[in-house]
Amino acid sequence: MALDLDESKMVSPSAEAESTTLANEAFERLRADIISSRLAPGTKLRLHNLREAYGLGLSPLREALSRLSENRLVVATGQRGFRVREASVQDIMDIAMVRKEVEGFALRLSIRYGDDSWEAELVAARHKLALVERAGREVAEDLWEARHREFHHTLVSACQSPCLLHLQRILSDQFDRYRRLSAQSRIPNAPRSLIHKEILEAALARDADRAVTLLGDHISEATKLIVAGLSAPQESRKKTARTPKTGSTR
Amino acid sequence: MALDLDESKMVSPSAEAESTTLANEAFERLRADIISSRLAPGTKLRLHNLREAYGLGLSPLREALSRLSENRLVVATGQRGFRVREASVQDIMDIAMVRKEVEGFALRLSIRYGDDSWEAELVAARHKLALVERAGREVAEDLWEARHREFHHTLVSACQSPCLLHLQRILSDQFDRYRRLSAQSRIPNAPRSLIHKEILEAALARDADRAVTLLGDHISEATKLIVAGLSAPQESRKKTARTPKTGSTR
DNA sequence: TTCCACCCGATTTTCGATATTTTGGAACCA
DNA sequence: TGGTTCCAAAATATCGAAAATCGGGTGGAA
Repeated sequence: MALDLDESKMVSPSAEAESTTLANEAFERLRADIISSRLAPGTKLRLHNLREAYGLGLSPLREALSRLSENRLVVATGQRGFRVREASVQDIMDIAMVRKEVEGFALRLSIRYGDDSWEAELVAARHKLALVERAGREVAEDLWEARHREFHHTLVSACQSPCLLHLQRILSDQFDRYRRLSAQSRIPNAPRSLIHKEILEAALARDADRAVTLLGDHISEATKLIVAGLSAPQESRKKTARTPKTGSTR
Repeated sequence: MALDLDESKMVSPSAEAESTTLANEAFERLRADIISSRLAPGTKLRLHNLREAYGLGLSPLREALSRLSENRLVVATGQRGFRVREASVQDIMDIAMVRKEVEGFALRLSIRYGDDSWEAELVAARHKLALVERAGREVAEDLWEARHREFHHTLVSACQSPCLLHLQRILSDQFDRYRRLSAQSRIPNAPRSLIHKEILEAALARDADRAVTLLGDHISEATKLIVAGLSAPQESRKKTARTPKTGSTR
């Protein structure tokens, strides 16, 4: 489960050699499984099942779920446990609007403060993204997601604001979940790379207004596709973890 | 401990009758104690001490601390436990900048979408704030904080964006902690209410540009005071929970 | 029939006991 | 003296059992 892409170091703020804990592992795996829709929206997250599935004790799992609920990927209800946050058109449109604002602001700052190595990282990230887009299609959906995320993260990474980066991560996580979700019933990608190239060029030219506008368009465009995919009949490609346990009556 | 103001229903999104858990209680109490600086920045949060102080088991406490760490009030380090997030001038300036942007955006939306009862709530919130400002001074610092927070929350509450409200809460929490922190070594408040009245009036007049500008000024002004208070020699008013160890000393 | 109180199995939540890791300092070399 | 290594004390992280709680179904009364 939770296939661990090499590149999915994901957006971990300041990477120090920090001995990890099981709770952290649980957090990362659950997060990945929810974002990738391996755990479908609305799925009841029974502790007992998770214990079996991930081979972890209850405490680390509860800790992880608590953290995820603060990130709006999981909903925790009083004495009724946890479930994967429900998906809705209204919700994704809300998220998109906020992301546009926050990521736009961060991009503006990044363009103001970014130095040479930021530019270099940006070029590199966009190149890796282009490579995976030119090559395989669906084969590498996970890889595409990872590189796409990395590109967007690099875009804002020079904004000099840990706080903003934190918010951006929360928003990306939610947005990416919807993308993956709607991708299940959608033809692959349009010529996406084009817009990324344009954003890159605007950023390198330090044209903040243009870059932010392009980024906004990009997000709006993606949101439109996502909404379309959500409304479309869900091609169920898998029985995603609908409390598989069995045995008893009913 | 953790004096529970009547008004501190705080910003709880959709208030439903939901049976609470000990973990939730721990979260609220720790959050309140950190924001109010009863737990000073940098304080090591030893689980055994907390267990004693709050009379709770380890699991609820760990859960609460995990959640708080996602809210940037607590820092969790690998196998080295938790501590209250350190305070710094750089950090508060970062927070203030982001809050200005996010809350400004939310206010703009609120002004667009707010209806009659929003206006009414706004007037009411500002009135309660004015009352507490006119009356006692330091006596009611907690009360002032609660009503101030409520006023700001009401300002943005009509923005129709749960996502934005979530971010606003995270930012307010952090900002408020700094205010309380620096208030320890600062003369009380300037004529703050004036600016609130101006914001209120701009909002009622549906003058979004003016309201957002005023709000921005308000935040900048507050930040200036906070930074001044932070740099000033800390009048230590209490040995704030430096791993007290021995029996109950008040 | 409809409503309501009660009960049972399933699930969540909490607790205290272990296992694991870090920390601080004493002993030990160059 | 300065710098390692190693050990014991202390703290964290994890586990599984016990307690609390929920949801649904049953049966009795109006």
